[in-house]
Amino acid sequence: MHPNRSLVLDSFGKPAFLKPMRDAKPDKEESPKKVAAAKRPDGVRRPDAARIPGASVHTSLASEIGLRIVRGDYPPGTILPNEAKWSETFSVSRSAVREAIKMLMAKSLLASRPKIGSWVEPRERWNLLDRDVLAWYATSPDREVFLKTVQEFRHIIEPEATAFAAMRRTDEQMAEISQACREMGEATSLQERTRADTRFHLAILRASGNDLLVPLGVLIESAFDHLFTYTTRAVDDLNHAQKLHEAIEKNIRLQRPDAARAAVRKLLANTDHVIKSR
Amino acid sequence: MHPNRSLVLDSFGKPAFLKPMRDAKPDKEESPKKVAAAKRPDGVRRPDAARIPGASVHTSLASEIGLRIVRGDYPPGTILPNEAKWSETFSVSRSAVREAIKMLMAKSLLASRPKIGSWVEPRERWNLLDRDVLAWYATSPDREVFLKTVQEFRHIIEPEATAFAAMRRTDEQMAEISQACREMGEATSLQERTRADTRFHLAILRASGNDLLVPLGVLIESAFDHLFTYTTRAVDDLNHAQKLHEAIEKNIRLQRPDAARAAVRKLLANTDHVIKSR
DNA sequence: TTCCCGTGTATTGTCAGACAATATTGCTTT
DNA sequence: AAAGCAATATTGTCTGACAATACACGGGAA
Repeated sequence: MHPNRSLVLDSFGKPAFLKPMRDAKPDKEESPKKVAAAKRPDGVRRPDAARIPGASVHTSLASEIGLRIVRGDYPPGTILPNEAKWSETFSVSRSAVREAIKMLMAKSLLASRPKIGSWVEPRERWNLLDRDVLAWYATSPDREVFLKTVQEFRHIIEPEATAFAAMRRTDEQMAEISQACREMGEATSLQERTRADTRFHLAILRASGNDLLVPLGVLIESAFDHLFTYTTRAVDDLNHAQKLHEAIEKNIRLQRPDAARAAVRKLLANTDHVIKSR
Repeated sequence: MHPNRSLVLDSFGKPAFLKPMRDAKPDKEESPKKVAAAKRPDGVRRPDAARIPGASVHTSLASEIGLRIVRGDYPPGTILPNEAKWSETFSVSRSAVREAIKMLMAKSLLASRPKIGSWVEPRERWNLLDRDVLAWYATSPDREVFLKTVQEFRHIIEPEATAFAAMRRTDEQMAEISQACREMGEATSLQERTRADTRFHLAILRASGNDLLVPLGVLIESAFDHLFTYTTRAVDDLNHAQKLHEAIEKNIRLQRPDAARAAVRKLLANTDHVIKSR
């Protein structure tokens, strides 16, 4: 396999291959004309043919560049290589590059001006709560720190959200919550269970009656994704967790905000423990 | 002034004019060829000349389309007019349309596939905590509801964030907080004061030591923006608020999480009161 | 009939090349 | 030395073309 190949995989869907011709850090140009395509033995696919169906070029590019930025390859304030450069580096058209960059601008990772170029925005402007940015962010530092940060955030959000849900849920929303809780118990695989678990917590956020809480669901999804991937759990641990979930469900159903909040705190404490004893 | 002119003004910066040739709701096509440019009296600017320097075409377009989506013109699941259509409607190139759409896709307002078109994503996927989306969202329902939602969110976030800040702030971060607090007191105009106020709260979020809390600053900015615009405040009210801020500053400085949290709750209660007695 | 399969077609995806707008940089002129 | 002016590099915008895709429809076969 080609040494310089980099794999990108995130919420956009299918994995996407994208291979820089040569690694493009802050590099001074030295090309006299352009790398002359040179020898390409039959059977070896051309660089630009290295795309996988299911992910468009601009999307893959956005992932690649976005990941590099979040990872710290180009610190805030840095001027990125210009569009023509990216275009050449990845053997894609300038339009594709521009669309990728526009996506990153929409996430406030970048900004640009004519004659200047595109530069990395200061970190505090980054939209870290964006699905993709969060995914990139999750890969860069060690997972421990990331999980701890997310979990701390859950401690802030979920108890209150659940209390609101207990006060304002509709019957329909309650049905969703109850069903997810039931399906958690009946799940036969850990993956199935995790999915129901996620649905459970997202349903609570929706039932909270505050529109602004809903987008925070991406955090929960991300947390569970990591939890599912990097921890193993014993059977009686799962049983215990199930009981904690049922307590939450019950208190929302009976419309007891304080009890619901307390129940969530218990569940989170349990999750903390699972993480700690990883 | 042209009747169909729509004004777009949001975080992108300068206001941008963009005038659809004709209002483009779900419209059945009837054009035999294309509107033939027809009579355009001298002195009347052409439609595509209606741009204001400082806002690019794709950015303005993104604002216009994004606003329409959030406002509910195209409910979730709706297939949008295709790129060629937008291009014609606004007299811009297809590239510009595509870049605008890519930005909205990056905010999860849209998704698209070849042969299908672009459709509006379900509301719960929208990145409401994005600066621009929030700005669009703030315009659509009545402001009362919006302010109430944001304020409720602040009640969830800020007390805890401040408690963390009291525990983990660095001296440098403390200096920022203190300075903002001081400048609030010394401000001579309400606008100046509001800006310092905003800086104060943002500095606390940054000092909380949890990266994920920082992006929530956009909410505070948005809240203050609306508070500043739609409420008036008496002098002794401001004095009282200043004291509340100073209490927060002091408790963070003395590293008393619980007291800091309580102080923030007091301030928020005060703000609630200002809003209610609007 | 009913089901399967290919073929048509509308739409986004991608590419290439050109020119415009813009703000920095350095040079020239006073 | 200072101020204005020109050269220049980069994004912004437009045009036109073709590729990839997946739905819709019609035709053929069981």
